[in-house]
Amino acid sequence: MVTKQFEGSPADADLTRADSLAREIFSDVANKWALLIIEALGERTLRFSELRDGVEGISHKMLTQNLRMLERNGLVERNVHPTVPPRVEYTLTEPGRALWEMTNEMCGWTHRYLGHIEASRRRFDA
Amino acid sequence: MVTKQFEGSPADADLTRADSLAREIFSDVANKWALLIIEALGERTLRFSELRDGVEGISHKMLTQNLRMLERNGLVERNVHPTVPPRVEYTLTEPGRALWEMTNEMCGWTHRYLGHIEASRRRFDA
DNA sequence: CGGAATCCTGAGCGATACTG
DNA sequence: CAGTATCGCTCAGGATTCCG
Repeated sequence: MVTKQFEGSPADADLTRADSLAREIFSDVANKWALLIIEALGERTLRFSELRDGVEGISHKMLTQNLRMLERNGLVERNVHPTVPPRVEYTLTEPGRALWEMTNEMCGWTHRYLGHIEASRRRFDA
Repeated sequence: MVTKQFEGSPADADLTRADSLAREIFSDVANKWALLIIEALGERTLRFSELRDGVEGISHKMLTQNLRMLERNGLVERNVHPTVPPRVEYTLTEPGRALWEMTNEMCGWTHRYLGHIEASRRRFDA
C-alpha cells in the first residue's frame, strides 16, 4: 500500500507526504474502538450515552477521545441540541458511512470464519 | 454487530459465547500492526526480515508478537526452512486472504477520502 | 536469521471529580 | 447529559541481549 520507499525523483515530496498522511489515517482508523463506534453508528444516529452503553466495554474517556478523533477526520458529525439537559448526537458522514460498509464486511468475515479460527486456536494452544 | 444484549432465553449460553469470541477476534484483528502485516502479505509470501522492513515502523518484537497472534488465529501460515541460516516464510491462509481483501478496500478508502479528511482536519484544528 | 527473554520507560487508559 | 481535567497505575512496547 502506502509503504513504498521513494528515492529522489521530481514530485516525490508530494507523494511521500500523501503517503505518510495515508498511514496516519490508517492508524487512526485501524483501532478497535474507532471501528466499533463506526459500526454502532451504522444503524442510526446515536447520542453520547447511547454509544457509551451500545459499544460495551468502552470508557467515558475513550469514547469522547475517539469521537473527537473521528470528528476531526470528518467521519462523524457532531450535533449539539441546546436543550437542558444537553443532547448531543453523532451521525456518520459520507466517508464514515463508506467506512462503515467495511466494518460490516469485517463483522461478516468474523462470523464466517469463527469456526476456522476457534479450531485453529485450539490446535495452536497445544 | 456482536454487541447485542441478551436476557435469558434457551440457547443463549452459546450465542453469548460465540458473541464474545467474535468480539475477541475483532479486537485481535482490528489493530494497526495486524492489518498492515496482512496487507503486506497480500502481494506474496514474505520472510520475517522482509516483513520487518516492509511494514516500516514495526519493531522486531511487535512483528513476532503479531505474527504469533495471526498464526494462532489461522490467518497466516508459518513455514520454517531448516537451512542455515534459518529461513522462515509467512503466507496468508484462506481466511487471511479474505481479510486481506478488506484491508485492500480500506487502503482504497483511505486514498479515496484523503482529500476530504485532510480538509476536515484543517477545519477542525481551527 | 528468526525468536525468546529481560528490563525499563511512558503512553494509554480507568477512576474520579468538577463545569455548563 | 456531555465534556474536560487531573491523578495514578498498568502494561504495551522499544531497546537490548542471548540462543539455535
